[in-house]
Amino acid sequence: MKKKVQDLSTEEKIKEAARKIFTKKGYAATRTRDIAEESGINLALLNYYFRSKEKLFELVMLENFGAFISNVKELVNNTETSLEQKIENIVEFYINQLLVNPDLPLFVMNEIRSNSKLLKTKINKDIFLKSHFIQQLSAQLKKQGKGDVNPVHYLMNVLGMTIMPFIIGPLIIEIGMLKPQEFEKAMMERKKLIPIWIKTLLQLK
Amino acid sequence: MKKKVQDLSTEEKIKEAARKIFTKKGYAATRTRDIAEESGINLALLNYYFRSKEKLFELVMLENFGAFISNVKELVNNTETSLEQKIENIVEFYINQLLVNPDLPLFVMNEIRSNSKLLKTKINKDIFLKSHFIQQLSAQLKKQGKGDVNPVHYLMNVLGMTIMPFIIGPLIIEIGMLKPQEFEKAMMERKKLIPIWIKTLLQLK
DNA sequence: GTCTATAAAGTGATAGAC
DNA sequence: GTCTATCACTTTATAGAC
Repeated sequence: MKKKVQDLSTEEKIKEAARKIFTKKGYAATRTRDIAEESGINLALLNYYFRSKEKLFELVMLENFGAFISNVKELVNNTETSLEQKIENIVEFYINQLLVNPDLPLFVMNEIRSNSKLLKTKINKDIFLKSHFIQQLSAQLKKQGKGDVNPVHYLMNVLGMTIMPFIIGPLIIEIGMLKPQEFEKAMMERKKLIPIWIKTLLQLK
Repeated sequence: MKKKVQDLSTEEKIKEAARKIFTKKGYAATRTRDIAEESGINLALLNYYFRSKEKLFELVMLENFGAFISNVKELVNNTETSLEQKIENIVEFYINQLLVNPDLPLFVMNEIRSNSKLLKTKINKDIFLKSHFIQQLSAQLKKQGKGDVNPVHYLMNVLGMTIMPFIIGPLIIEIGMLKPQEFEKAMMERKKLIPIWIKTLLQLK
């Protein structure tokens, strides 16, 4: 099932280049010529292998979107882990992903806006709303005497604290607020800090 | 200085339409023909008034970006307000802005990535780093015995908690996690909740 | 499978009539 | 100022040779 490692096939080379450029620049701003050049192949081969720019994009899109929510499904529905552990796992998973691929959030959010049909098949409210994670959150809020607060607020808090720094990262670095190394260091710190903060808000431990 | 209200001038109509479409779709995905149609005028007039698509975009971009950080400068540098009050003011200002113009964050973040020169003139690290807000944050962290924690973390937290829900808003609504009215209600709630959460983390009051 | 050449369509911009 | 028609160029996609 696995391709040989030594050299990527032409098909793979194109897909890899497409992933890189689409993710960075978005659909409209990417030219098929850019992809051909980046992958070192001929423009005609793109259409030979993938029929059209749009088909190629959909492929990349699905893979990117998958990467963005993939393992999270399992993390939030693992009935073996405590609420504390889930928070730690989710934060660590996302930050690790985003350190490698910081352009992902903006790409996903952008293409969701212009392409909302496709995600309906990939994600639905049950993934999060009926997840073990939300159940645990609700229980904890009730225990705190905050049964009237929608647990979705805390999901937003975790995602906001975790993902937002990567979205504004280029700005933070560009204006010199943090140097690239300092930014990365701060993100590593946040793996530990965010769970502590969220636990504080939930009066856990 | 102010234009008559009754009917917008052709120039204003074009700018209004451009703002709307550029903000929603980004630069590359926007066609000058879309703008012309949206504003109900002729394509040639766009170039007559604004010379080129790019000039028109820069105008819109500057205004949008201005709206995004404008008053924040004053809020974070007001030496008359306490740390608590600043947090409340910043959160309320952003949420009010974003309820009216939810596409703004994604637009700004996108165009920053492809156009980073322009923002250097509009924003610099001193606005935030040397702000009264950061000074107050540092002082409070020191008081907490957390003088080693970079106050920028808390800036990220406020922005993440405040802005992120609007970025993932379309997704939240699309998958049915919240209905549009529920989402708006949740955002109103967050005006009160976020300051409370941040104060808790800072052991304020 | 891979290339060159070119068709076909799209898009920003302008000339020129009114 | 506003319009129609059209140019000039870019970009996606394909035909056809190798």
